[in-house]
Amino acid sequence: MNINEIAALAGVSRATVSRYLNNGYVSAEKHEQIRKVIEETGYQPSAQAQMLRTKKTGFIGVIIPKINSDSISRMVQGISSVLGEKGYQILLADTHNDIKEEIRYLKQLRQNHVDGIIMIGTYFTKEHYKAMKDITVPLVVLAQCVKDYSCVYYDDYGAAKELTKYALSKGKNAAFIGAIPEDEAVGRERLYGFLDANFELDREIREEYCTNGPFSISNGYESAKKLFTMDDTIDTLICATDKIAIGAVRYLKEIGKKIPEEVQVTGFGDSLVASVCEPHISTVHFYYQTSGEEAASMLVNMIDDNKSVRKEMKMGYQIVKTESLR
Amino acid sequence: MNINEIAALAGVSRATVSRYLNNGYVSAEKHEQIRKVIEETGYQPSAQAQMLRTKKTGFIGVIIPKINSDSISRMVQGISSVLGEKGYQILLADTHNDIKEEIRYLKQLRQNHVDGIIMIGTYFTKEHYKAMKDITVPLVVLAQCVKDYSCVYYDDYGAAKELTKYALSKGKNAAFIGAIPEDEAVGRERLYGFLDANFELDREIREEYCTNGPFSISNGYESAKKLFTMDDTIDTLICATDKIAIGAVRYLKEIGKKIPEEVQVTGFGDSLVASVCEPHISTVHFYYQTSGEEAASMLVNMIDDNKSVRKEMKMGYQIVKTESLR
DNA sequence: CCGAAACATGAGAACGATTTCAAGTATCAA
DNA sequence: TTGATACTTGAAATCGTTCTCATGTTTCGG
Repeated sequence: MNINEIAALAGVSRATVSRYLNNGYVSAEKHEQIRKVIEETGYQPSAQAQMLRTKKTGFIGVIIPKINSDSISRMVQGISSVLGEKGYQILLADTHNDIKEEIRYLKQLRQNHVDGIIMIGTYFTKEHYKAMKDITVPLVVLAQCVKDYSCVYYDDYGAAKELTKYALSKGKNAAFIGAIPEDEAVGRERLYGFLDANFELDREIREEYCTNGPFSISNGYESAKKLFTMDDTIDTLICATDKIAIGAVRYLKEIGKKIPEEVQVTGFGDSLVASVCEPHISTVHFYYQTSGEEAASMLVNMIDDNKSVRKEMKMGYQIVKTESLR
Repeated sequence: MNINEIAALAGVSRATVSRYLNNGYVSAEKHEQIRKVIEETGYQPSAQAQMLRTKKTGFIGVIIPKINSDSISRMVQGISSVLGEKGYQILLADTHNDIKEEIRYLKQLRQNHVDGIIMIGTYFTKEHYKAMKDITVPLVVLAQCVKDYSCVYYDDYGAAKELTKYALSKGKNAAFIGAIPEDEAVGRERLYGFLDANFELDREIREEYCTNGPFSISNGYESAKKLFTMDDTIDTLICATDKIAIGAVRYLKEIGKKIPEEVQVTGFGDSLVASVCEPHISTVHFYYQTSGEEAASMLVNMIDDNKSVRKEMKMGYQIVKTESLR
């Protein structure tokens, strides 16, 4: 079933059918004829032919490190809800945490002629910038602040600083369990926020009080062990993620430290586990879903306006104070 | 940059360039000329034109109720890993738990000429079957067993039965907190497994000992409250999901019931929260990621073979016994 | 050295839409 | 009546590939 057959059945030219489909001039009489034929045949125009002709695919490429993550799946949910509304489809590119895949997908999406790209970034190499340069469609980076590109990101630095300062209003001796330092947002900004909070309150932090490792419970456990073996008087533990905090809590319970009386513990992300853990872990709520929505709206605007003035949006946060803080 | 320009620059016909791209006959000499021109220009063939011509898009439509869910995102992760390997891209269709959207997407994907569809189902209406009938590409249903279509699903019934029987080897008076009954797998199969376990052990279960509600912590809390207000001697609580179990545990702690001494509690899904909750909640591990991989492989085989013999794959499970069981 | 098989090439017709252009028909004010 | 304006229509070009043919060229066994 193609447009020619429909045209023949309705006794008009295919141009008229095309106009019918795209609200151009078409008389009431022919309109009705065409409508009837289309209804009877269940005709649906070929999306491929339309794409070839119009250079619009209606696809948005979404590049993510992995979908099986609480924060990322929430961002994607937000992206999906806005894009669905605007009539776009998501072409999902999951890199499985492989940087090279990220670049490969950038190239592949270019070939597939997506109308725009949202990239949930972790860290950016020179190769990334090179690949991004070649992109001809609008691009929005989510969850990371990147020079030269529009982006929506979180105030990791501010949140870490505020949280640390709050904790230090009660605590005296703080340590930080961090994530991989290559990750700009989670790895570095949170650490810097922690350090600056200490600095502004005139607390000295020695290098060995800041560890780092993967985003895992066991990293939290092992790092806490290392820290407390080194210095038993630590009374405030700022962890870069909730999972890490869970691991730390597990270790602290094991050695009989009371939370929060002896040690305060905090995480980041406001995940379900933080509120299920005992004691409930104080954490920072980031508006993941909302940020996904914002990134999607931003992208759609860039596509529509066609004048791509760079925008930068820093999302707020909410500190969630629960049992693990004094 | 199109194939004609490349052909002109390389001094050959566009057919030869096309053959170069699709490994047909082409002499070493011309091969080299074309290679050079393509390298210099950075030419990439238009995916749209290829799709129009070949009727292959390389896209697989994946219809899901929502991405922001532990089990579903794991399935998608599995799907993504296999499809990525096989050179397919995922066209994600998130229905946001709206049945009508599911049908709309089925129709839309048909228009977009995806090469195949994976649908993560919850429950199927007549309209679903009607829409599915019209699908001309291979379709695999994941997480639900459906007549007439290939599917990969979980042994919810068997798991619920085994788990319940195990719990009843210690417990005497069991109750069930279920999910929405329209959901075939989670809502019904788990309930039936629970009921049959009781039946086979000659335990009578009255209707009011089986509640149902949404997949939420608060459902667990409220349902537990209702059940224990009605009968304080319940000593075994089988919950249809981990989240529900968390809510139930929360209520039981509140009224001072000891777990597992006075009440055993179990969940389903082996989510992170189950292992973080205190006490650790006994649960059932389903191979979500693996099942996603299986569904994807199955689909790819159907696409390649082109003979679509229906297959049905029931995935195994693993009961995770922890502190919440005696 | 001949005929068949294998290799190599380009012309041109698809694929199924949109869009430009030119031309034709009402409508209507002057 | 005329000319301008707004509608309405279809022919034909176009988007960028692939693929079928038809036509040549090698290669090679007999």
